[in-house]
Amino acid sequence: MPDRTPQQDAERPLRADARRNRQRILDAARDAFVEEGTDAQMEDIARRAGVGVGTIYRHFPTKRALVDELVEQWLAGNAAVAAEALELPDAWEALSLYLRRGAEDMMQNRGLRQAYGDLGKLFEEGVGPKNRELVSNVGKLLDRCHEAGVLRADVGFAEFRALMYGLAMASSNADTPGAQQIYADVFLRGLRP
Amino acid sequence: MPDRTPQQDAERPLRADARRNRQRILDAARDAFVEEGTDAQMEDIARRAGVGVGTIYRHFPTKRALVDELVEQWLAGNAAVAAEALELPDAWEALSLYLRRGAEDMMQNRGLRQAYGDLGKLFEEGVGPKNRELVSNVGKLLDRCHEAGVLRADVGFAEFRALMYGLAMASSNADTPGAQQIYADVFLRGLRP
Amino acid sequence: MPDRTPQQDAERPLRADARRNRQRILDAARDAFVEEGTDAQMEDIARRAGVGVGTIYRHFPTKRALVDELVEQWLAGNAAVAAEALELPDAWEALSLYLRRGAEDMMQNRGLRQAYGDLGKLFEEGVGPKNRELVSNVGKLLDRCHEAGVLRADVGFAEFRALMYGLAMASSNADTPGAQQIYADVFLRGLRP
Amino acid sequence: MPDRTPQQDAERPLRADARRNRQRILDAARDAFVEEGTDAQMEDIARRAGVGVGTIYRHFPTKRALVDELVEQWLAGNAAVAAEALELPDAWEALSLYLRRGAEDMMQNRGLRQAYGDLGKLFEEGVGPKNRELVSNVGKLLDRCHEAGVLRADVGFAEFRALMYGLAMASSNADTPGAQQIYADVFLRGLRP
DNA sequence: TATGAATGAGGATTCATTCAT
DNA sequence: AATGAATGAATCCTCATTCAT
Repeated sequence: MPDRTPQQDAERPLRADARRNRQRILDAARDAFVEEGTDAQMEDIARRAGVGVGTIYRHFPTKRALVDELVEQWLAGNAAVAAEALELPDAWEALSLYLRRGAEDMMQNRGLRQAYGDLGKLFEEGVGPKNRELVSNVGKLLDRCHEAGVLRADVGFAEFRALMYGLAMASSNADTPGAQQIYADVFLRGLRP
Repeated sequence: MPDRTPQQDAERPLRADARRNRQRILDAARDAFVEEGTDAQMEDIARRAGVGVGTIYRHFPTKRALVDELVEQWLAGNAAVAAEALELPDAWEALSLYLRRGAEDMMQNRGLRQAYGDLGKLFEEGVGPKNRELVSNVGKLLDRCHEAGVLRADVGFAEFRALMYGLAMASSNADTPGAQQIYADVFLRGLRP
Repeated sequence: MPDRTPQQDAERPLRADARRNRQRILDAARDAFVEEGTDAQMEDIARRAGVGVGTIYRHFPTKRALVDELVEQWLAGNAAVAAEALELPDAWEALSLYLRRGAEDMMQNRGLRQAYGDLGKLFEEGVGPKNRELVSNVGKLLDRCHEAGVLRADVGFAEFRALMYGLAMASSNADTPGAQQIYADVFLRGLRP
Repeated sequence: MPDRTPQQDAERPLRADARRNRQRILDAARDAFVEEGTDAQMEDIARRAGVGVGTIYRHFPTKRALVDELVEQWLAGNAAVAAEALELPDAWEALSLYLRRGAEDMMQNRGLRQAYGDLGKLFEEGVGPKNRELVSNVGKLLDRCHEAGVLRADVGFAEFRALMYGLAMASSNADTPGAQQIYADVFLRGLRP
């Protein structure tokens, strides 16, 4: 993730306290966006972080930049999940694991769902470096499945990510705790050739 | 839908021109929400309807009430689609038709997707009379499928509507035109027992 | 002056109350800018006008637009002064009158002086229709003087306006009341061939 | 100029590095104000000086104090110009030289023009010690001219400085390079008895 | 009854100044 | 003594809602 702090040259690392604050802001923002969605207010985020608004703006030039950064972090986490899944020997198990965990993350995050809905195409190649990693990892998961013949041939990366998004959205409307499990099953069953 | 206009006694029907205005407002609002999502502005809606803002507020006490009314109308339309589907002799064909058409409607309507995402639980019983009809019709579609053994037993009304929402959301992110078709296939395949 | 009110088509005149408010806003803004310069606050202007901030924004999309409008009005007034001066039979008397009155107006208006200083080139042709009138009128004043041989040949419109601005600025720093008169005399003497 | 640094007793001179920093800050501030006017930002000045903002505040308690100091320096320079001019044998030549050079300096300095315009009365006696020197030198220039009968009798120090300011402001709006020369000529002609 | 002008709380962002490192 | 991160009051502007015409 590139450093967006305007006062920082790419080289010089942030002072210890600044780095701490930056993280507190990101954590607070994530919480706020998870709970209140994208229109959580900067003041609220600042309050949660125990910081003045100005401090947020020292680290992120714009509310949008803050959201972007969170998305970027989520992409990084998601790529890591995919990497983890790749360790499983069975191709289908690996894809299942990734789908479940990815959808679950997104489901729990209202801001992320909104960002995804508003901006669309979050996973597009070229959005950022973390994204490239994600695309690559998920591509491998899909390829393995295709080779093993356990996945519909017409489901590529774009289709898979849209479906994962759909699963997350369905899950976010789950009433009963078991429902989520059912939704994932439905999706996975539907993905078989 | 009950008349929400405050100046109206429940009994007295609206004057002809008032009824006309009401419909123009609803049409304009639907267009606006479809295009711009939930944060379309009241002024914009008024302009589209060829009406002053004040007139909107004469018919709907609140922006939220206007959105609710559109949702209600959408539910009515959706119930009609379900009723139509019920005419098909084959249980599975009927359900498929309903799922595809319902998801498509929602997919095309940004405001509806947002409303659904923000408010959640749009289909809850008790939201309004139209909803009761919808619940009943879709219930029949599902029952027929269950009886015919062509639908997973653990998918009831709540599950089905969440999945339909998921399908709509996935479809709204479709890049290629064919993708939508694929998503519907995946869902339908997944719904088989 | 073109109508800048966004909600208005050029044709339809403002409602009586709106026109009244528009004028009150302009008056209040002029006062505020005269006293506090260009960074008078919108809230302050609204308060002076006895109006909410929103009302200002209904009439002028931007603080800058409000300032521009005031400048435009000042240009109109200035053009009128020039027109009046043109009625005098003596070429030099006419120019003198115009210089004195124009400089005096500007001198009294801190906001105008700032606008002029910040933006520069207020009198440039093409800024607005009123400006064209002004350029034309002052051009005539100067031509008459040149023909009569009572004005330095190297002082054209651009030079004259810069000098008038200089006079206004000098005058705005006058300590004694008579000083202003002296400054004008100096300028006028200097302008003779 | 008295030392304004709060940590300094009036007596103790600044350490060598502190003095160096102080000058770098002043130079940077002058550049910034010349280019961007009075609303150049403290951070920008600090950056130009290669110094942290905090360091500026160690030397100057307030942005205003920094501006004041620059004005004071400008006054010193101006006094020096006047002193130089006094060396010329001809009274009128001396005054002309001083007027031209002084106006030119001010013309080139946007911040100075603003400061002058905003604060007014920069040359008032009593503003600072440098000012006294300036008042004295310019007083001599004027006296010599009065004695030689080459200057309007009603132009004293206050009038002369206001006019010089006016000339600077006029010049700052000069389009053509030659215009400036014309303005100075006009002023000088006007100053003759 | 319809209109659209007015309202004003609210929200993002800036920047002089303070203060912990 | 220097640094630059943190602060938060201040400021412009938006938009749902109210109300005079």
